[in-house]
Amino acid sequence: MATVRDVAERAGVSIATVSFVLNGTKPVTPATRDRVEAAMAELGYHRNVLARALASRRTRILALAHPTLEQRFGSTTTDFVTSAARAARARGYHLVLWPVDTDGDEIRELLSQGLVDGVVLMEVLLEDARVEALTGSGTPFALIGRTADPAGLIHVDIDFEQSMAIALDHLQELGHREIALVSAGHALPEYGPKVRSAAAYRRLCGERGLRPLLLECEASVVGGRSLVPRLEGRTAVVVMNEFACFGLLSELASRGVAVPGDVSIVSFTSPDMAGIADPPLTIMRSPGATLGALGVDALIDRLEDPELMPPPQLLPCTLELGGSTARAESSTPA
Amino acid sequence: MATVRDVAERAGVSIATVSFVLNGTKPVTPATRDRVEAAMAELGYHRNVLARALASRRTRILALAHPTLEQRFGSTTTDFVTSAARAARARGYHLVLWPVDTDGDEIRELLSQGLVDGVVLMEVLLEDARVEALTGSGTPFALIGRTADPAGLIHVDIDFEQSMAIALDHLQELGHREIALVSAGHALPEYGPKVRSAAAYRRLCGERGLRPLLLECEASVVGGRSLVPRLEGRTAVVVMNEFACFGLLSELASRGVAVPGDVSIVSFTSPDMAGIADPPLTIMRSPGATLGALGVDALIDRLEDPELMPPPQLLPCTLELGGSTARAESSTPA
DNA sequence: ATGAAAGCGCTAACAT
DNA sequence: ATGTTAGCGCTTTCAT
Repeated sequence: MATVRDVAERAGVSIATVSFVLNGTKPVTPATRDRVEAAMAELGYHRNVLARALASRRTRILALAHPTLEQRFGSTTTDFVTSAARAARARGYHLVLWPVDTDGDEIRELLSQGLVDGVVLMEVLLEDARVEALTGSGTPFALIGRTADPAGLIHVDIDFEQSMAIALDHLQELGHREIALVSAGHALPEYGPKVRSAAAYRRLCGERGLRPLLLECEASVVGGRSLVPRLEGRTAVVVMNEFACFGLLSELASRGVAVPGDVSIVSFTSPDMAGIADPPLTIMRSPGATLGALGVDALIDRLEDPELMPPPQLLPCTLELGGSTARAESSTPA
Repeated sequence: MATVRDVAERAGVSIATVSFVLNGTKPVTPATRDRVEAAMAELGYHRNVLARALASRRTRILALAHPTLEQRFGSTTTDFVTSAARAARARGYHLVLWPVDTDGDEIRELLSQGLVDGVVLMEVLLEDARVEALTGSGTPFALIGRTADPAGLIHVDIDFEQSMAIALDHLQELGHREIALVSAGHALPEYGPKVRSAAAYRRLCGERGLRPLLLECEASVVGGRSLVPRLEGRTAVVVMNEFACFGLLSELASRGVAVPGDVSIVSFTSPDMAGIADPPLTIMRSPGATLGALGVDALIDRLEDPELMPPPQLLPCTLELGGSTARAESSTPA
């Protein structure tokens, strides 16, 4: 591997000059710049990122901290991770994977190694020990999700208010006025998406004169089945529990309740899941890939200008029409 | 951040001695070792992995190279990645994400930065330009999957021979003798899992006196539906196309063909998918998490002893019984 | 068993 | 505009 020394020698300049053209740190005569660049090309020179990191005291490595016990998010998670890594690369950074427990200990341990300049934290909880560990460390970080009070923290998240409004808009435009919300009876008592969606749902129902009905069930097919007797004649259901959705669907079918004829369903899930349901689901699709890139970009912006406080970015899920929603006129609800 | 210098000073020894206790590189008197360790504890010392990497010429960072365009593997991929990262951590390594194109250019580019000691390559193709890039680079690597001729390459993969045998065993024990295999009509013409499974299926059919029927279809619900007219009276189907499986199921249902009453189905897919099918599927479950850890361990073994050539590890999928397979006696096939 | 000192390959003052 | 040089924090000979 060629080093700056080799390049400098071949170009007949000092290693400092090589460094200047490499980083654009100081002005260099076009003529010598050319000589240096030619030398680099001839030698196949690539700078050693490690040495650079040590000398510049910036590693240009970011960590992607995520829970060990994966919520089974499927393709959304994959999209998110890939786009985060690509976004980092586009700005000259690398992304290391840090599976970490929810207490902040592993985070602290890993931070102390000095490998990373910043951390992207996934699956943020309303109260989150990892966030405290990060705050205490002084290492810049970006949250994917939000704590209960995210003021002053760099974060990007789904806009649950707006997402819920879009889902309700769609159903109301179809004439539905009796709309239930189903969420997961989470092991995590205070799961942000659930809490925020429920709050948005309640508020919107209030504003729009709708009667709220909020149901919870286990995140499984069996859980979904158990919902049917509790639907109280609703003609539409918004489901934030992708596995339960299949149980709901199958139980409705077996009771002769037609979807979307009698009951309309909007599910917060991925297109993959939507496609294998019968009927194919109308979904609210998570902006996973976009969030990954935005989170990384916000963090790097901050890293490169510590004065900066990148504003929170809240993106709604997008409505993708499937075959599980229809006009309410003829509904004969469950 | 405390440095070796600080520790050495506090312990009243030289920095070399600190390094010796840190790495166990040379014998140190219990007494001085204690003093050094006390000093480290008091100062909250953690060694800087970057400086260590630069000095030792080993970064202890591994890359996980994976295709940008994710095959939508869902939870299997997530498990794989998480377990690979954990395995690396357990041995004092970090894992960086490298989304790369299938030509080897990005790989070469990234390798030249000198950030990583080795690469774990996912989604290996039978002919794979990335493998050539790696071979040419001299950087040690491990394959998850196999090229057409993987001799001499460190690799771990699913044992498709054995997996297929297990699936057929199960169906034959239930009395089935007319068993079809469904695979994906892949964009990639030479996708290892498909080719190897098909070969195993043909060979096993030959050995066991079964008539092979190999069908392909698009990886979608629509693709799955198109299979039914082509089943030629088979009483059992092995499906290696997880999305098509749902189309198959629904088309059979709408034609009044009962699963598992008339046709049994074994699907190579994840438990998540199995759970939302109706009936819940009997599956062959991929050993994703195990492969992730094995791949990383094999690579690190090699890194730490270049003499070593870790043997290939081929693991079968595991049969998990669901409700989509039953005895053949009363079958009235499609 | 311990220490002194020379780098690892680069960046970034500080000179010129 | 370019060069000199002192580190970044650690590992690792080579002495003692």
